[in-house]
Amino acid sequence: MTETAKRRPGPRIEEVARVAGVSKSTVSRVINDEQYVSAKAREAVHAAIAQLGYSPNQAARSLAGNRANAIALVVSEPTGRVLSDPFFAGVLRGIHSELAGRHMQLLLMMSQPADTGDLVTYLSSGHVDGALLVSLHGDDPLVPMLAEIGLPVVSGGRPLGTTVPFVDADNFTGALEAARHLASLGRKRIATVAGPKDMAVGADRLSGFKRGLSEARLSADLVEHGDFTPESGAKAMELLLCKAPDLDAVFVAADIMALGALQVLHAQGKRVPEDVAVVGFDDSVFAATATPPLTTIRQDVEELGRTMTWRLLAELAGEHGLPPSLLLPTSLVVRSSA
Amino acid sequence: MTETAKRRPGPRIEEVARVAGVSKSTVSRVINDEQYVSAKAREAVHAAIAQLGYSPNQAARSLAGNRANAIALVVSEPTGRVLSDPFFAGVLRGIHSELAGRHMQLLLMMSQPADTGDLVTYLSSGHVDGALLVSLHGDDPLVPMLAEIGLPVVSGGRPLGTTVPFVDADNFTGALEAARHLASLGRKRIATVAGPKDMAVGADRLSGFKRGLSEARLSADLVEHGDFTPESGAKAMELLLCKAPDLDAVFVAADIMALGALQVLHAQGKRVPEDVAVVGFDDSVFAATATPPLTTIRQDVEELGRTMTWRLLAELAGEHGLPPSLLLPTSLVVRSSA
DNA sequence: ATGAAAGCGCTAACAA
DNA sequence: TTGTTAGCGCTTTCAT
Repeated sequence: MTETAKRRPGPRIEEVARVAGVSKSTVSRVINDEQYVSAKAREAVHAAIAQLGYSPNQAARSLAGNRANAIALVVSEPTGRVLSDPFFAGVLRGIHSELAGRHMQLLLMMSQPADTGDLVTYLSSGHVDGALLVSLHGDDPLVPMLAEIGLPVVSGGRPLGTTVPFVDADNFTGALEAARHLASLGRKRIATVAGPKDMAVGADRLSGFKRGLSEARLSADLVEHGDFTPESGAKAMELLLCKAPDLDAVFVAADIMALGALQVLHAQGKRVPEDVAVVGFDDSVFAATATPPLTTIRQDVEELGRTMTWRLLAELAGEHGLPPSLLLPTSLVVRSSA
Repeated sequence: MTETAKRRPGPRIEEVARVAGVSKSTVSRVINDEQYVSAKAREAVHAAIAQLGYSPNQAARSLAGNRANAIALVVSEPTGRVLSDPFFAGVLRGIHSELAGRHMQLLLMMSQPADTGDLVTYLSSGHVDGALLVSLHGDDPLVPMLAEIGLPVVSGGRPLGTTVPFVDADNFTGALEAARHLASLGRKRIATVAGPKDMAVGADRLSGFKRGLSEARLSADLVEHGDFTPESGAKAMELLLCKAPDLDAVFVAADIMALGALQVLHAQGKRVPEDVAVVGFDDSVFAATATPPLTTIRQDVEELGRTMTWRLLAELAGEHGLPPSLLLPTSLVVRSSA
């Protein structure tokens, strides 16, 4: 570093106070929406703020208030895979819309297993008021460590084997519906490309699927796991076709994996849905433009992001009696593939 | 708010100083990698930091240092569309890897046209030291406003009609190669699904494409624009087929749009590549598992993210003679679709 | 090469 | 309802 960047920001709170004809405290009260401020004073302060183009210094607020005014979005995925997923994009939009208008910044952090310790140190040092967790895997040491330091946390997606508050889609019921739909079509040899074994989303969708098949008195032995990438969906589909060339339906536990599965089906000359019916999960942006358009289970990921954020902020605000976990509904969307 | 969240973080700099047997100043110097610290003192401080699990309070650092120690990633896209794009995911990974180990946080901000003013006020108030811009559209008022307040900025992707520093893939050359490849296959009626008209990436890829066709003495009149969504790719493909049922090749200016285009081609009974050859752009995660696997132009988006970040940090560090803009190479990846 | 002291701009008691 | 007074934890002169 040859020289360090410095910025000389605009007006301070003191100038706002002067222009408004009140004290710094009053300005602070207005900024923080506190009570005990006369309408007149409030108005004057707002006018002064607008006139001067004032924006409070977050660093000073955090320091004095012993509050970071920021939350972290922790993406715990070694490969950053989830970032490419429309799921993540939707969640991000939801988080953002819930944060809009509040004086809260969103810090993006990616957690590699190697530096989980650093991350925890950072998060425990008051830089953020809470954290949103996404794409948690079963064995992630992050959750217990965060629990230990007492940082308020909400997970997007049920975490395996831990008890932090979470918001999730009703994956079980969604997968159940998928299986029922395929069974109702008269399919008898129904396979599934399941999600990762070490994630609840994988386990839950698989459970729902199995339940649906057992309802229909069908065997649920055709199971291959993928990791929410198109490649893994393709590989799993190849394996399934190899083991059961006669399969007539497949539930792929994520649209993004269904893309790969569809490719393999085409490559092997299977017609969709005539020979093999396919149901996905998510109703992501790829479902409608898949070849053929994908029948899938819809979940509202933006709502998921909003709900996670609401839950975390409510906890930060000291609200009591908050539900430890929330399940969002899913629904079947029928297109051409099944 | 019934109650406000507060956190009582770990050790302060003072305790580190005590344990290390030096003054706060010395600890500060070590933290900031300054000169004039004896090896002995440095060592003692590092030991103390490790022993106490100390992490400096960013708010205090920013306040005292008149520096935010943070940069913003501004996604200027009304719909948040770009978030779902593997392009964005890659850029994010690149940014993150370049930031790793530096004491810099990444703030994620989404800019809606409606609140550009608020955003600019925020950015100009010293909350961040600089900004990375992504997915800039031609008419975005953000860029001139940012230029005016003098915030260091680097754009990912060439901005239209403004002169901020940027890093971009060599879109022109990439598209040129795509066109040449299709021409070299003997295709005569070559169409293109171009990117948005109001983005340089759209214009540049279209220019390269046209140049390639003119080299081959072919007409480049079959042009439809999309907006980097699969749906738009499908719609553009339909239009092209309607206008020119005899087309035998198409260059789709983004893999993510090619997904939609491929669906339409299949639906209309066109075999790929026998009847219509398809070349995409990006070599995103979808290219290899498209139906059929997509021949495409590869760009290294992670490198793009790293380079943008490097460029911004170098400027913040006061380095001189930095290139105003940088172009990253692209390359043709041949798969089955062309 | 190191330490002492003075703030950075704000919020949070407390007093009025 | 409002103003006054201390800090929040760090960086940064300025001495030494």
